[in-house]
Formats: sequence, C-alpha cells, structure tokens
Amino acid sequence: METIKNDLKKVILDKKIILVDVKDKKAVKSVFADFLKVLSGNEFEDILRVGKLLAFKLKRNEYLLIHLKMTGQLIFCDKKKCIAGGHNFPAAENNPTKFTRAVFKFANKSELYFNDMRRFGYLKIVDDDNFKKIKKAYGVEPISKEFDLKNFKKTIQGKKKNIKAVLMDQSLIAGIGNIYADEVLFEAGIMPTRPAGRLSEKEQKEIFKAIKIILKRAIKHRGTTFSDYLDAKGEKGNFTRFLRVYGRAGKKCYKCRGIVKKIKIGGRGTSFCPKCQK
DNA sequence: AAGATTGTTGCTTA
DNA sequence: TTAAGCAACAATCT
Repeated sequence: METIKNDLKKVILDKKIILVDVKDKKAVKSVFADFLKVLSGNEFEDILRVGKLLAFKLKRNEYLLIHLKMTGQLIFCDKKKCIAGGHNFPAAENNPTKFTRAVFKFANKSELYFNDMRRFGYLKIVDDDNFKKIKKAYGVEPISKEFDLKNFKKTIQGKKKNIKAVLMDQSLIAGIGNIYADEVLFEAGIMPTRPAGRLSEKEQKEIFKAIKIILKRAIKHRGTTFSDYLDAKGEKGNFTRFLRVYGRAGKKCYKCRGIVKKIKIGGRGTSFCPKCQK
C-alpha cells in the first residue's frame, strides 16, 4: 500500500475527475448518488495511508477511501503507459478487465482502474470527522518514529493472544498482514504461537527490531505482490523473492537448512522454522 | 474435489 | 467491559 500510494501520488494529484464509471455497485460502500456527486468535478489533493487502507484526500474536506483487501488492484493509465499497484494483476495494458469494478476518468484522458477479482475491496466517501474516527481505530504506524521500543512493549504488555495475532491486530499496530507477520517472527527467531505478554525483554526487542527491518526491506522491494509493467517478453514481474519464510513450507530454511513447517494460527497459514524460531 | 488463498468485520464465547 | 476466537464475505487456483 505504501508503494501504491507513492506511485499514484506522482500521477493523479490535481487532475480533474470528469466521471467515475462504476461497473459494480457493490464495490461502493456509500450512498451511490452521493458518491458520484462528491467525486465528479473534484480533484485528489493528496493520498494518505492508514495501515492497509488508502485515503485519497479531496477538496472540501472529504476523502475517498479505497481498501484493496485480498485481490484489489489500482492501475493508472495515461497515453504513454500504465502503472499499477495491487495483488497479482494481469497485463496492465489490458484494462479494463472483467474484474474492473470502477474507472475514474480524468480531464486529460488518463484513467484509474479499480480491479478486484474477489470483490472484498471497496470504495467509500467519508468526511473529515468520519476519517478521523476511522483512523483512531487503527494502532500505531510501525514505520513511523512514534513506534519505538517503549511503545511496542506497552502494546504487547499483558496480551494473552499469540504474538502473530498481536502483530496482525490492526487496532494495535497498523498494516502488518499475514506475510509480514511470518517474516518478522522468522527474522526475530520467535515462534508465532508464543503468548505475546510472556516474551522476555530480549525477545521483545528482537521482534521490534525485526518489524522495522522487514517493513523497510519490503518497501525497498516495492511491496510483496507488487509487479509493475510487463517486461519486453511479456512476462509478469515477481517481487516475492525477498521473502525468507512465507510460502516456503517443505523447503530448506535459509538459516539452518532444516525444513520450514506450516501450521494454522487463527485460521491463517503460518510458515516458520521449528529450529530457528523458539 | 476439498482445501488453500495477501484482510476485515461482526458475532459468540470466556 | 474487554479480550479472544471464529465464521463469513467471494472467486479463484491447485
């Protein structure tokens, strides 16, 4: 989401929105007429990110919220090229696809496609007050300065839930999902099943450090399932190569050469190394 | 063909 | 009252 936000900020700000072609009304979680009314003729002034939620700031203190959930994509196209963000998208140049739920059309003929195969994602207009309320429901931004060791210790203090569930709890820490939770705990050498409140000082510090390292690395690689243009051969990009434990069940651990295991925690697939993570 | 899949919400239970 | 646990949401792929 951080990558998508940064990429889109370069191209869609201060462009007049001529119309929004909504192909799937279910994707819009506001009163439909209001949604169109707020957007038409408006402009995006900024893009903010709250955890995995994107907030496109509009004129008159309103925001377009976009959540991509599992399979959402945002693809911006102008005359020259398409840039894209989101999960496993097909050829950016083939838009609209059968999964295109809405198209934002700008005055200069450029377009923003909201695609979503599984239809979990949504678009929503909120005012300033509402946005503040939504933001409040999220925990600290882990890449911010405000998130320091002291803050983290306080966050996990007394928690009986396992550490993986705590890392993924958006109301505690914003933005860590299933993949990065596994990566963080592998980096820190901690078993995902450990009750968060019973980790030692040293372990807490290791996890804190790992959060910073993993997120920094992920952003450096432009996110996990982000792929940009098709290359000259028409092949899809793949940027999951920097992952060290997620999706590697049955393979050799990069640290100890033992076998990476997979279990279920809270209904989610969880990859870990039983030898390296205690 | 059953079980898996990157996220969140809202209900039930403790 | 709050925290934890879990099904549900939908559509694909293996």
